[in-house]
Amino acid sequence: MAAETRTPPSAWIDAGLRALAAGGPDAVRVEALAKALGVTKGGFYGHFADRGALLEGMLATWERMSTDLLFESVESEGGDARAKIRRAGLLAGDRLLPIDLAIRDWARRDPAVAERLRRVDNQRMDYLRSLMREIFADEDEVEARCLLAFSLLIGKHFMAADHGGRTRDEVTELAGALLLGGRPGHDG
Amino acid sequence: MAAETRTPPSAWIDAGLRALAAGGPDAVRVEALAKALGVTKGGFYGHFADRGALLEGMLATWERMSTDLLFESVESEGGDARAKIRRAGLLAGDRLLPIDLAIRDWARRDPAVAERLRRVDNQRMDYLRSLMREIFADEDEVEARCLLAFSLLIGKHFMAADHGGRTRDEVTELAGALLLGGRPGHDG
DNA sequence: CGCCATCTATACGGTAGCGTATATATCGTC
DNA sequence: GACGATATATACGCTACCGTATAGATGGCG
Repeated sequence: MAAETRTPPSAWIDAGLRALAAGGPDAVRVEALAKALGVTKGGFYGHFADRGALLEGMLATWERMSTDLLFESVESEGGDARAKIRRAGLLAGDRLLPIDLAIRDWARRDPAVAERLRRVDNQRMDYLRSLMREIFADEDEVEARCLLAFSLLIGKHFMAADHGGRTRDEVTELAGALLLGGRPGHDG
Repeated sequence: MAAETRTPPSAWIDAGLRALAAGGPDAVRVEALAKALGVTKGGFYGHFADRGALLEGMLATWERMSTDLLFESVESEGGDARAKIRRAGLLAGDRLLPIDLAIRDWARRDPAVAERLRRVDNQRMDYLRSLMREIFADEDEVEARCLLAFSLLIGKHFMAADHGGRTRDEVTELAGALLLGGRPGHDG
């Protein structure tokens, strides 16, 4: 009934997310993506009404990936709350992290993006909060430590300072220990 | 010897920084700035070689403003270390904050911007470290708390999560107290 | 007043990107 | 193997923007 789709919508969305991670939303250009995919933009407008529809699809894909990955993180491996929080610190690894950061900046300018980010962040924060409650009883303290942990997770990627001879990772480890009330590297 | 400069370079730079804060580096467009200034781009190329020179001038201006403002913050008002750290949390107020955030995202993609950000962040971090040393003796602890404080300062603006019924400001206050080892609102 | 340097407006060519229109290639179905 | 539907290529008009060229305005100085 049809010719095989050589470049399905998902391929455009993947390429769009790569461009977003590398250069922000303004770098998501239909013709540039086509070039990266080795095709022309001819097929694009068969899958998407316009560039905005691609951005919308990218955001939807990102939202689903992020929440799925959160779910996976909940299920995976086990361990105590401290171990899980430390593992969550990896935040989706190198694949999603640059997309995540780009979307955070984007959200500052686009309310629709901000709303999606709020949904994702609330899921992560809810999960983090539930883990933190296993360690700390006082609700104020739980919220404060969640905010600090989340801020550290994100903020360190938007920061360029050095740390008095220590590496960023070393100090992050120290900060994690401080937040979780344990010794550095306690769980491995 | 000449006609009055109605639109000096500083006016272009100010407009550029406003555009940067509002829409990122890609929103800094010569013709758009001219329109915002009520002139045409005719005079622009008398002051700047090209758009890149404007961006360079914007970054230099921002770097100087940031460090001057840090200096001012050092001198101002006095108080103990905890009070000064809390005051530094205001981070240049509403004028510089959006520029600061835009530059942080920009720095992720442009090494020259990253280098400038590193200089500014190191100045801030050095100052923060010197204050933190007045409160905590252990160097590891100082570094960890500096990283957390800096991350909180930046990260909360890139975050969209809610906080279990509390406002962002309330939880920030709680987190500050946790970081400084004092009670919330201890210094006013 | 008249000259000259400087700043600015206007006009131009060139590039890049969006979205549309139309033609062509490709595959499943009969 | 012919048909129809879908995917893609190509070509087009349109807009926005960059940087240059040129002409006009403006104000100090002799």
